[in-house]
Amino acid sequence: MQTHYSTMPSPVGELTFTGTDEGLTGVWFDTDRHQHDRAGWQRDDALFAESRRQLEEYFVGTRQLFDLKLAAVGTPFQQQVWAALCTIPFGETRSYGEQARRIQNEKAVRAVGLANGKNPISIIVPCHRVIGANGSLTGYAGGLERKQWLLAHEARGHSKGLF
Amino acid sequence: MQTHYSTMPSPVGELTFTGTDEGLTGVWFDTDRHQHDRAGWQRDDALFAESRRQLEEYFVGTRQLFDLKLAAVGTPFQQQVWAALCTIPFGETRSYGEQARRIQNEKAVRAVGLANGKNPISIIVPCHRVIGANGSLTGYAGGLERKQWLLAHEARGHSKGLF
DNA sequence: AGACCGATGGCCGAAAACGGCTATCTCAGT
DNA sequence: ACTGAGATAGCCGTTTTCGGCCATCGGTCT
Repeated sequence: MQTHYSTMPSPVGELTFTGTDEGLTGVWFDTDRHQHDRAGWQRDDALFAESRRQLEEYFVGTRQLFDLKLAAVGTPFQQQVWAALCTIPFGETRSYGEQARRIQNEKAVRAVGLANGKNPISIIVPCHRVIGANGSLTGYAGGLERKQWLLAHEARGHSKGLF
Repeated sequence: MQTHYSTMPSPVGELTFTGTDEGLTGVWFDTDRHQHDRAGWQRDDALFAESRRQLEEYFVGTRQLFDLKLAAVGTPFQQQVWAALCTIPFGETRSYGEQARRIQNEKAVRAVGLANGKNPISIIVPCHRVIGANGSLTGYAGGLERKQWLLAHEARGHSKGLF
């Protein structure tokens, strides 16, 4: 299946979209560990126009929910974990343990962390909202500063609702 | 073990008794820092009738010694300190240093203060009779006014013997 | 099949901080 | 000199905090 891609600037650095006919398969940071060879990819900005629009709104602060056709590829377990991620509301956080319980697999805490780190669709699938039980950030594929930044951004946007 | 409780009014505010089959485990002021969730407690006024009677006599001024089965729970050190408290006669005071010497642990002055503050059986185990070496009241779990009041009350009752 | 690895978390022991203190010292004021 | 009000530093059991240690469970690689 043909893989398309596009890019956009953002407060946390340039973002790269990837997708197929099935839907959005990834949103990557430029420093991302997962390195792809774009050989065989085909640039198509129009295809990702809607994704880009929603993300821009997110960064401006006018959007808290995404409505896009997602098509991340992963094992059944990972799909479960990523689905659970999408239930964490904007501006809130969960611990890895809570997420494990969420998928009825209380003891799979570390496995959840692992699957979390494999989440291909950054920001939109909010893996940054999961932190250690003691409140520490613990880790983030895109770097802890980005995780920090995103959480602060959502906290800001969250309190904005009080006006 | 089942915890029972009861309450009574007094000149220094409502008092709450707690106890088990072993004996009286506590006499608390309503403003007490140590907050308990009474969940699981069982009210039993009859059980504390004798405690209440003796305290009422104390407040009236006709009783200077208590004769009750006590069962405070605490570390060995705390037990020592509390036992030492019970040797201070009605109407008298001691300094923290004196109490430390009393338990053969001259230098444990501050620890004595700490254990003193943990005394669960207010009034009956007279932690209010311990004051600073310079005569200052220093502290009291139930509030300094209460300590003040109790000492004044005992001074009154004491001088009464002179008539 | 089996070994190994993590974006964890709960437990336990060690270490540091904390008081309902007090004796001592310093430094001003008489 | 004498006094009294802060500052200082030991003292010691408890409490809190912190750092390791390890069980646990999918995924991935051999």
